[in-house]
Amino acid sequence: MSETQDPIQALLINARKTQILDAATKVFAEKGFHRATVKDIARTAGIADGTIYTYFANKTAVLVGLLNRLNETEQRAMHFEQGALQDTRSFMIAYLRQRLNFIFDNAEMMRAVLPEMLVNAELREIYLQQIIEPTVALGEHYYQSMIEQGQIRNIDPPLIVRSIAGTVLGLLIFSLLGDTQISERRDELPEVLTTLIFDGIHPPE
Amino acid sequence: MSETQDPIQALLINARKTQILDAATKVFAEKGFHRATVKDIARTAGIADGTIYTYFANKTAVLVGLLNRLNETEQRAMHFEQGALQDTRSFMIAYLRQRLNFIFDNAEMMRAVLPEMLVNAELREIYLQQIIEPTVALGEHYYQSMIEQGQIRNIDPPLIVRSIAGTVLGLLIFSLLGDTQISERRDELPEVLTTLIFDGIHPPE
Amino acid sequence: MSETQDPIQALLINARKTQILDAATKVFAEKGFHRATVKDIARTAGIADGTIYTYFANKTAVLVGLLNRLNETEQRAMHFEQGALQDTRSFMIAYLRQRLNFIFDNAEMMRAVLPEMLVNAELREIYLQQIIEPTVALGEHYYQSMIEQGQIRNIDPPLIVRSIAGTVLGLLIFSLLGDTQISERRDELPEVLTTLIFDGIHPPE
Amino acid sequence: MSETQDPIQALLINARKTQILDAATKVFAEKGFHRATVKDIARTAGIADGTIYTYFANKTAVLVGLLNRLNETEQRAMHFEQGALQDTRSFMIAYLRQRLNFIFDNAEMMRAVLPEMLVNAELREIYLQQIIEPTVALGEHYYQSMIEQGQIRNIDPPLIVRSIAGTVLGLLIFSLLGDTQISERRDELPEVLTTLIFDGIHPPE
DNA sequence: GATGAATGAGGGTTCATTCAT
DNA sequence: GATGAATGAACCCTCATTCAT
Repeated sequence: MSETQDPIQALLINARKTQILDAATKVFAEKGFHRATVKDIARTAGIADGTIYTYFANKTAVLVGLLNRLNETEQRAMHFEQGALQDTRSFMIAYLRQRLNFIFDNAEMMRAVLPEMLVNAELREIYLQQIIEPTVALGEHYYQSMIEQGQIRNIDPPLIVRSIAGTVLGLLIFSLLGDTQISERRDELPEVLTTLIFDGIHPPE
Repeated sequence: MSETQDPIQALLINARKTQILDAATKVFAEKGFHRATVKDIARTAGIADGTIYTYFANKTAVLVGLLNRLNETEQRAMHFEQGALQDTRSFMIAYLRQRLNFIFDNAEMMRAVLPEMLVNAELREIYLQQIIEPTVALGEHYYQSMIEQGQIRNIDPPLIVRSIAGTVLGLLIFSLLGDTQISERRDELPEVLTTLIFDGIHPPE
Repeated sequence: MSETQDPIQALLINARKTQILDAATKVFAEKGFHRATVKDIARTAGIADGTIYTYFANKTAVLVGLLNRLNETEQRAMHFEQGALQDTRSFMIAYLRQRLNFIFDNAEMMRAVLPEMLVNAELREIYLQQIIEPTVALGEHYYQSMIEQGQIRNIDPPLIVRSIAGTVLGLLIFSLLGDTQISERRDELPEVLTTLIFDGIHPPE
Repeated sequence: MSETQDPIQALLINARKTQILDAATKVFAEKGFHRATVKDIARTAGIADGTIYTYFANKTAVLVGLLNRLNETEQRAMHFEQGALQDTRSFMIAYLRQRLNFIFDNAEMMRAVLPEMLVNAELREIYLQQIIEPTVALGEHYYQSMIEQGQIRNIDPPLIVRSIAGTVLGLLIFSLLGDTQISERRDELPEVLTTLIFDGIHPPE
């Protein structure tokens, strides 16, 4: 790729990258990272094998590109800060809804990315630093301020935040493993989860 | 494999299978399913490559064998039914502890197995039918009986059970992705989670 | 390339060719012919990959161009005829010095060119006809006239000339293979070789 | 390859290696190292591509194997020490004859090996340490003892020995580049060279 | 003429699987 | 049944060359 800052060039380059990432999304989701061949991606993108290497250093870089795009997409979504404007419960529902929607809308993408991430340390590092850690940090920060405002109980911010985030991730994986209930009732999840998280399952005394 | 029902034969066959699965456990945990070669497994088991094919149809079948064994191991562990003997809260703590221990003790195994499962439909089916569905069914059943006994609130058994199971799975994956908090504080998790699940995070009125 | 005989055109074309050959010299010397890519040459020349194909039919043609230029450069150097002006011994020293300097100054170039020449018949033919044969013929001619003048013994002109030329080439290759003595003592070589060639190693009777 | 010391195994392994090296000799000589494909070698050897990798780590290792075999073959040939038994001149003739025969008999092999050696540092190192340096050291040793015995003049052992060895190598390369005289008159070379080396070309006073 | 993105054949290498011993 | 050498399909990647702009 040229070093040129030519905006038209940049546009073309981005278009091609997008084209390749779109194809990769499809192919990885269908076959998984390992079983998908570079040729598969190229064919799906309607280009030659070699062309991919003009835009990505290697097959793994394509996956990283996918990860980054996932990340960027997510960045554009709602932030915790907005939570201050609503009551805590409504915010939790809205947050979980947004979160679940994002993660389930990209479920097949996650199916492609997760396996490689579990196995590939470099990829894992990227995901951990760029996505997980900021998200958890933001969550802890928000959680902490809610505690200070007396809106929620002070249980154990790090573990609670991780548990809630983990629940969302775990539900996705259940779904990816073939559980149908979860995705079928995706819309109900935010409220059920919020009830669970806020009130728990103990019976009213 | 012969059709003979000779019990000595069967014993020998089982011994070899165990030997191979032990090796596979180690190798898959170290390298992941894809990076592990049949030769790796054979060497670790102290046998020849070809011998593996006497006991397993192919490399994937070895993973299936591992999954089945994981399943059996798990079956031998504490059951929900035992829950009836304790108060609900203590049971939940005990159950989560056992569950988390099992899953975190086999974390590296899960790292090897999960990716393949997410990508391989056949494997997924096995896991879904043999492990997830029975577990969830058992959970729902127990949950239901607890509701009937007035021990817990009737929120939405299918979703709540899946959420709790999902939380455990999600925490494992967080951990596998590099989060250190979770495994470092593994011992505290059962109680924190139980508090969350039973009481929620809402402040005392 | 156009068929035009326009002298300005020709000048421009030559300038470009020179630019490319200069770049190729550098790149081939650094990486060798095979490892050097057309892109390497283009970047070093500050032009685009494709432009090279306007001036050279293919990568090998660039090497041929290099060879021709090497040849021309060499032609401009001292000639055997000049030898007539000096005494034979001094001329031999001067000739070997010039020869060794030329060949060792272009050692890395030779490292790049020789391998391809050994393997590529077309290239070999060019080198043989354009460089080796004229040089040997010139050498034989000079040698013959020295014999006639009684300056040297009549041993076997064709073989002796080839042996002397071969010695220079052989020393270069020794050096290219990693022998350090030769290039370290390059300056002493002309005299040592001349002594060897003229007087031999037999002890004085 | 097994670690077993089983002599039958070892025999089979050696047979296969020989089979592969023979094929490689042929293919490399015909096409050169780079243009020769592993598939070419395999086909010529009558085996599958992959089989080569049971016996050699990679394509370069095959070349190294060739080099080693060349080396071993050479070891079996006449040694300098034997020179003591003859007069110096006869020994030089015999030595050069043996040397030239060896190098010209394996000319096509050299054509395959040399180019890669010039370009591949690892290979070069092997050749330098295993073949060139011992040969030169032996030569210098012999030359020194001849000086001490007053059989030859003391000119500059390191450079003279290298020059003589270089001449042989240089003549080979001339020949490989297409000069026909040298190989056609191979038989005459030892004597001509010996005359040159011992007596030089200066006219009798 | 210059560009450089696109091409796609081709290469080295890996490894699951087979099968003669 | 056990062995492990042999197989060969398949993969990722490189790079000389082309050609639309």
